[in-house]
Amino acid sequence: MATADRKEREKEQRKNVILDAAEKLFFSKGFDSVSMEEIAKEVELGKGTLYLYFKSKDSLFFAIISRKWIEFGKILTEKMSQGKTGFEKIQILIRWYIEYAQKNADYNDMATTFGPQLFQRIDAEDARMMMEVSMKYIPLVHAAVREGIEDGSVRNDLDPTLLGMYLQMITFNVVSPDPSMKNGFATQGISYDKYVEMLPKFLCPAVARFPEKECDN
Amino acid sequence: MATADRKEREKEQRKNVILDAAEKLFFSKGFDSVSMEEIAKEVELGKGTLYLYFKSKDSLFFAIISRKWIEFGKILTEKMSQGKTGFEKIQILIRWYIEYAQKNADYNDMATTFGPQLFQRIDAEDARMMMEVSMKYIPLVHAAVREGIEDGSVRNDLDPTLLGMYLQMITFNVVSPDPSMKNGFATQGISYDKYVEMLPKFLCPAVARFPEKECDN
DNA sequence: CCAATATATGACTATCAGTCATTAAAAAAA
DNA sequence: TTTTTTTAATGACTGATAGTCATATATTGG
Repeated sequence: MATADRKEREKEQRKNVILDAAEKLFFSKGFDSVSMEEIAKEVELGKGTLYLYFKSKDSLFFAIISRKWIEFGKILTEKMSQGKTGFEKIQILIRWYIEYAQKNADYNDMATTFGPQLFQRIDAEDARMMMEVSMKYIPLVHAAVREGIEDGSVRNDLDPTLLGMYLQMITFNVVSPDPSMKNGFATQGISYDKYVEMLPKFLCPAVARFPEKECDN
Repeated sequence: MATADRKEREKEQRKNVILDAAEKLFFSKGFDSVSMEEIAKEVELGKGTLYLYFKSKDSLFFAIISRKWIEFGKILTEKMSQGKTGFEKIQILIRWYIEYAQKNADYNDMATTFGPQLFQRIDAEDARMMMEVSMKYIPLVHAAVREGIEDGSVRNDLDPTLLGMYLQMITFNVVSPDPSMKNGFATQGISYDKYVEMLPKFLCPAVARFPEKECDN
C-alpha cells in the first residue's frame, strides 16, 4: 500500500521540521530555557502534537545530537581517508574536528552544557540509538591508531582503543570546554583560540612513535 | 558586642548543617531530583528558612563544590611540595588527583553531571566566589610547570600556563568522565579503572622534556 | 457516502523554585 | 521585670512548565 509509505515519509519530514525549530531555539536560549509550548508555537502545532513525534523533551535533544553526529561521521570518514599513515590520519582527525566544532559553536555549546545531565538520565531506547550512531565514527579513530601502530608512526606501548579514547576525549573537551573551564580563560590570560590552536602541538609527543621526527613543527 | 559574634558563628554552623544534608541528598539522588522542600525536611526547617542561608538552590550547589575545592587545595599544596623537580610535582599532582577523585566518586559524579549547566547560568556573586576558591590551587599547577621548565624536566616549547591548563583539563576529565563517555566504556571494552590507571603513562611524553629519560616505566 | 482509523489539540495535573505576609523568638531598652 | 525593637522562621501562595488525556478533526478504505 503506497499510502503507508507516503505517511512514513511525511512523518519523517515533520520530525525534521520540529527538530529544526527546536535546534534553533535551544541554540539561542539553551535547552532548559525553551519550553515545549514555545517549540510548538514555532512550528504552529499544539504542544500535545509534539509528543506524537518525540516522546519527551530529552528525546528531542538526543535527536538533534544524533543528526549532528551522523553528519560529522560522514565527513570524518571522507577526510581521514586522505591521510597516508595512521599518524597523519589522527592529525587530520584532530585538525578537522577543531574546524568543524568552530563552525558549529552553537551546537557544541549546547551539547557540552546540557549533555552531561541529559546523558545521565537517558532512557534505554535513546541510549541504544545514540550508541548506534556513535558506532559510525568511533571505530574510525581506533582503526587509525591501529594502523599507525602497524606502520610505525604511532606509539605502540598503549592499548590502541585506550589511546583512541584519550584522543577523542581530549579533542572534544578542548574544542568544547565546559562552562567552568571557559570562565577560567580570562582569569588565566589564555585565549580560547590559542588553547585550541596549540592542541596538536601539545598532543603530538603523546601520540607519535618518534616525536623527534613527527613533531618538529 | 559579643552577641553578634556568637550569632555569626551560629549562622556558619547552621549553613554547614544545611550543606551536609544537601550534599548527602544530591550525591544519592542527583541535584535535579532533590527538592528544596526535601532538604528542608532533612534539617527540620521550613523551606523558606533555607533561603535565609542560601539565596538559591544553585548557590547550595556552588557552596558544596567550594568546600571540596578548598579541602582539595589544602592537601594538594602539601603533597606537591614533596616533589623534587617540576616534573615530579606534576606527576604527584596527577597521581594524587586520581586517588582523591576515586575516594570522592559521589562528589565527582555530581560535579561532572550538573556542573556544566549550573556554571553556565551562575550569577556574578557565586562566580566571584568560585573564582576566588579556584585561585588557591590553579597557580600551584602553573608554578610546577614553570619550575619544571626551569629545571629542565618539563618541555619548554609551550606556554606554561597553557600546558597547565591542558593537564588540569585532561586529568579532571579522565578522572570524572562525563556520562556520555562513561556509557562508552562498556561498548569499547575498556574498563574505567584502566582508563584512569594508564593516564600518567599516556601523558608523560607530552609533558617531559626528555621522554626517553622520564617516561621509561 | 460512511465507518474506522489516525492525527491534532489544549485544558488539566503534578511538581517545584522562589516569595512574602504573618508569627515566634531573641535582644535591647526602659 | 516588662515593653519595644530587631531578627529568625514559616508554609501557603505564585508562576512556570513537562507530560497526559478526553475530545475533536481529518484522512482513508470500503
